[in-house]
Amino acid sequence: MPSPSTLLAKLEGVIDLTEAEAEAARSLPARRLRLAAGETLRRAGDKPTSSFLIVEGLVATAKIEDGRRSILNVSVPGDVPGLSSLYLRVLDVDLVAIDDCELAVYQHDDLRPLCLHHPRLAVTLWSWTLVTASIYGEWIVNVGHRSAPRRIAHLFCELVIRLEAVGLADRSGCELPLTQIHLGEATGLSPAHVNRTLRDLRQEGILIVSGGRLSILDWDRLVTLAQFRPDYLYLSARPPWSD
Amino acid sequence: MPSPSTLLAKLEGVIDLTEAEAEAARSLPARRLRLAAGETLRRAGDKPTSSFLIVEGLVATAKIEDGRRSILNVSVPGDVPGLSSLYLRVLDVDLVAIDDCELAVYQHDDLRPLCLHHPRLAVTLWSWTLVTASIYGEWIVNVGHRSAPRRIAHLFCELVIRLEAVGLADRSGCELPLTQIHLGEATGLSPAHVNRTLRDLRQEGILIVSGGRLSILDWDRLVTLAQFRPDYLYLSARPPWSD
DNA sequence: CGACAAATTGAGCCGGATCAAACTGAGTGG
DNA sequence: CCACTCAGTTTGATCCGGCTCAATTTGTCG
Repeated sequence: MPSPSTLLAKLEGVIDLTEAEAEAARSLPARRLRLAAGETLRRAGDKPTSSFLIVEGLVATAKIEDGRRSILNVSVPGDVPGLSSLYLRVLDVDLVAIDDCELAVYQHDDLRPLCLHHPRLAVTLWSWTLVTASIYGEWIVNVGHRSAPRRIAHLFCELVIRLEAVGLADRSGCELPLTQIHLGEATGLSPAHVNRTLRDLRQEGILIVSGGRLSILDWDRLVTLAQFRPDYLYLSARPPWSD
Repeated sequence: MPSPSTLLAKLEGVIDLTEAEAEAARSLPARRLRLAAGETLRRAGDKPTSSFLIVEGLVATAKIEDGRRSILNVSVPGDVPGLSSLYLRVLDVDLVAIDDCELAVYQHDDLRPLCLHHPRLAVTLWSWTLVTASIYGEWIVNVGHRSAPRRIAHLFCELVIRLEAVGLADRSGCELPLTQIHLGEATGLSPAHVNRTLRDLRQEGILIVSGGRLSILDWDRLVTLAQFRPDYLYLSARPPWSD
């Protein structure tokens, strides 16, 4: 399944739209936006008037504190990071382009009527934010209760599975624009220790990170090391409708 | 503001209900449920058919892995932990009563029609799940990137502010049914180190935890130590309506 | 070629984990 | 009313995973 490049396509991938719903989603004005690696799209404290679907590239959700940055999530094509600002006016995180990105931007003034008039669509967007919360939950465990090698392994498993779901990875690896700094911010490890951990994983013959690419040599051992269970990603999430 | 004991009361506290909405919320069948401390209400993997509002007591949202438990959130009266299961069929966390609890239980088969017919109510419930996600985000930072004393201090600040919002705490402290084991699971610290950290905080004259009570001796220093900023709790959260 | 960000490696240190033991205190049952 | 139990707390001793800081190397791009 390739990554959807519009909200309409993403919605269609999850539920069967009625004609009215499809029409409403189709007539949503979308703007395209490109950004360069490292650009900050949203800053904590902002009151965004739009949200965006990632068409291409990765976006980090992060918090900064005493100049130290924590990455809370890495959003992949098809994701809508910062959707929370649709109903929580002020955003409390930064959104940063990890590499060059292309986005499809939707005005909240268009999305909110959509949600009010089409409850099934509202519930679908809602469920996306629930999946994000579930991922946050797993990251609390990852960052707070696991050893360095397991943290890194788990992060890689998650990324590969999420990217695979939109056709951007397979069990042999994926493009990985994250630097070791990023990996440190996402796992709560120092860059130096990330480096040593990657070296160990390489020497173990589990994976190689090099030249902006993650090459997985032994997926099974990676999963075992991470003790990775993808349930929390709700990749088959279809909201249950009871009318 | 006392803690709401029904969904209706909680909704009224956040938005002005239309007559139709109030009537719909009023006619929601609710069941009361009491549980003893330590009881598990929901287990990861469950497919709950109901959600509940906490009337009294604390509930931990937790994950277990190799017998090691991580607490992801501590829900207080007025909260609706596990609401995610309304639209994410299978729950991926445990819900555990920390002390004796009283709950108001609502069937999903009643809540889902409510959401479909009353979009403003749907959006309000949605926003509650968004606040939960925001709290998760802050916990990723807490547990992954902060020193032991700051973790504990931050957790206490959060609990006191959230409990204060429902009339169960003030700046001088609150009832605290959490054991040092719980505190360890919530902060990613070993029970032994929690104990030492609490001793340090006591010797510093910042707070005393004893006899199931948190006594705060110096709120300002506690906030400074934690570098606590309550924005992420969205205590004044009122969804923006654009019809 | 020079500049600059990222990756790599080493040395030394320290915060917090682990393990074990002793201590408290709130039931519980005789 | 006491003895017993058991969960939770407290403390000590020791260890180690990961941090810090600094230096060096690599890779990339203008």
